[in-house]
Amino acid sequence: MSTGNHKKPSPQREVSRRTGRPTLADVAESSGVSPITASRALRGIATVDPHLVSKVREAAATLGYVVNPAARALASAHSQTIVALVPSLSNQLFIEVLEAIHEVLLPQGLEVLIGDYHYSPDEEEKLIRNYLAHRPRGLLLTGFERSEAAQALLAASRLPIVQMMELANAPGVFCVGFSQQAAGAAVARHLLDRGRKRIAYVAAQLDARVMQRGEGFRHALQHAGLHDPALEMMTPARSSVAVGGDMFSELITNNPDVDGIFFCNDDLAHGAIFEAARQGIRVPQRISMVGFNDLPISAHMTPRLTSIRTLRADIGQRAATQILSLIKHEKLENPCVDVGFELIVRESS
Amino acid sequence: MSTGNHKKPSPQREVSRRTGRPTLADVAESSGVSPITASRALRGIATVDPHLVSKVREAAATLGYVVNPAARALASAHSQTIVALVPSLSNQLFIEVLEAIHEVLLPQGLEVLIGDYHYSPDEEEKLIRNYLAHRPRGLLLTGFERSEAAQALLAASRLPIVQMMELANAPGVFCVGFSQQAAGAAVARHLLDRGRKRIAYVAAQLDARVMQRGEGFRHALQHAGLHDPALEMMTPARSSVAVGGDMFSELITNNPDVDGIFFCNDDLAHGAIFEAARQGIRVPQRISMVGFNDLPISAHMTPRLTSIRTLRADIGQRAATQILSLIKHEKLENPCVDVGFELIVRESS
DNA sequence: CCTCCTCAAGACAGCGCTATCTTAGGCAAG
DNA sequence: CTTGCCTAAGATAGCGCTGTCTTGAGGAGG
Repeated sequence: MSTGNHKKPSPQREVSRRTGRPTLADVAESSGVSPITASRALRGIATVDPHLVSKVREAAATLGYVVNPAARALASAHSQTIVALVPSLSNQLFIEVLEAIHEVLLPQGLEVLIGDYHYSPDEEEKLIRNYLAHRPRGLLLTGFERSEAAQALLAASRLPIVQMMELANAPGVFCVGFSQQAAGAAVARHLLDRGRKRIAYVAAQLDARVMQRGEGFRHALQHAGLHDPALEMMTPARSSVAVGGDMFSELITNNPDVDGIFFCNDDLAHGAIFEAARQGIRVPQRISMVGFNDLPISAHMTPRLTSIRTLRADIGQRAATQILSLIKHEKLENPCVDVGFELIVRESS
Repeated sequence: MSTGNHKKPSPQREVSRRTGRPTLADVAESSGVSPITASRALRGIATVDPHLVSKVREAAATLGYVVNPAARALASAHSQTIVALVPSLSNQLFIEVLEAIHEVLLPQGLEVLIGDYHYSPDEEEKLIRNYLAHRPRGLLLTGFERSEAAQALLAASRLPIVQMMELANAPGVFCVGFSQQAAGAAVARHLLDRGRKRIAYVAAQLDARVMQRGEGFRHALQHAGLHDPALEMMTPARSSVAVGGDMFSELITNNPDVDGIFFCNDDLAHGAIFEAARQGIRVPQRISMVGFNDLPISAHMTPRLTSIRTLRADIGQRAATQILSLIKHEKLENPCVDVGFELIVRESS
């Protein structure tokens, strides 16, 4: 029933024509103020009479008005979005980080754009390029390693960035994480404390953090004079329970005297524990095993797995809080938050 | 080196002023065509001279132009976004579905807005309300149950919707999944085939799908005259390995004669297997156990877990393909795709 | 009583695109 | 050679908001 609309808007608009959704103009009209005032009222800008604010809010609720994010982003030159990039969604670890991020940011009216770059710097760069077009308010990234082009894009964007999982103390860098080296070293000391002499490092999915763990572990063993490079087993293959079992078999076949193993993550350790049971190799009697991340299942298997508990939820929560502060141009008392880690000693060692 | 073209834009714009990013106008200028032609060229609209298209593409690449999604969405009244809602991100199951969805949609230039509603219909409704404001091209939802308000919002949006995980054959409904009832029944038949007589169903996180599985399972047992309601153990608690162990302990204490258990998912079964080992209860000799979903670890534990393999990647991939067809207004040969399931028999039964 | 100041509310313009209409050529038919 | 039709390219307008300037009313000060 629309008449030719031309210059003036249609005389009676129940609801805007293009999308069938109410617009700010509808809210303004039905609450008897101008659109700008309605906009300000809904955004909580202080200069609006509280009485008008409640009128506008009511009208919006009645109409079921929800701001059009595209229009808002276009007019204000930035969206209400935070980009969060992780190297993998298959790893429970990052899911927990993302959940914590959501918990902090969604109540603030921000949206989280999740990107999974499958451990590929090229994919990460592409995601950054595409997501920057959304004019996000800030980015939460995993680790510090990325392509030069990606770094250039990020620098040019001048957006707040918080990097997660690792630590660095360069000026102007914001991060939330823990020292992967220190965690690796803690595992080494634990195995040494247990009297182990032939201690191996088994790793897959060799990202920067896995390498850092190995580094800390190696240094601690070297310090004790018990480092044997032949006992470092690494594969770029994606980490999995199956790979853990296979790597364990190979290791123990070639080095029957191994009496302690640090797995770069729990998946591998799970596979090894299952395989050891199948081969009749007693854990921890013959071999102590330690995992990394302390996934939920680790506390329940037989033997229960010793692991480094990483505070994923903490990391997500604090990184999100940091980015919020940066958006509000608040001073951060600590640009680089160390959430630490915890060695959870269980039956497997 | 452009001169002021007519009203009064800045005399020389290297790059647009507001955001520091190149705009379509920049691309148009540097390739010597009008902005509309540039727009059409970049969108692959056929009416543009191929020669011009490549000129525009080159200019865009040189400038590092990426379309402003907000402006595009505002002008065209819809975004390049597909909303995907899942009840939980903590469950590996849904992660695999989402990854498959990404794999199909990202190459098409679509973005995926992920929402996790934590099994709460209220949260789901809120997500739908907020995400509809983005004017997505379509929605991928989990299951059929949702609040009336949510259903009304969806209906009013007139957007393509594909529902995942379950099946229904109502007209105008698009779905990709499998029969949860049939899967439950298959497990029951398997346990009956193994000669089990006292067969229990242990379930947590009682969503619609868990109940459907239980229903199929129960009917099959009733059919065999071996259904005992006392052997159904359900808790609304979130499913976990720990809960599985606890429920198993309680079940076996109260019903020492149980000789077969169907767990509504693998997590619970894992916990039960670990707990049984600890209690010296032999699986499958004394009790057969069957899980659901066939998570990766199930194939590796001791005993290896019999489970229903669900084709998560298939579901995601096909649901995404369906929504693509719907967007393009293509006829779907099959509005309701049954991807089936597979009983993987292993040591635990 | 008038001026100056403050501040809430509104007018105005424009963000960067695309839908739609219009125009300019090119070509076949008469 | 004209007419009409087609197609490719451009002109125009406007999506729904918000940044910024302007207005006007009320209060303080001389």
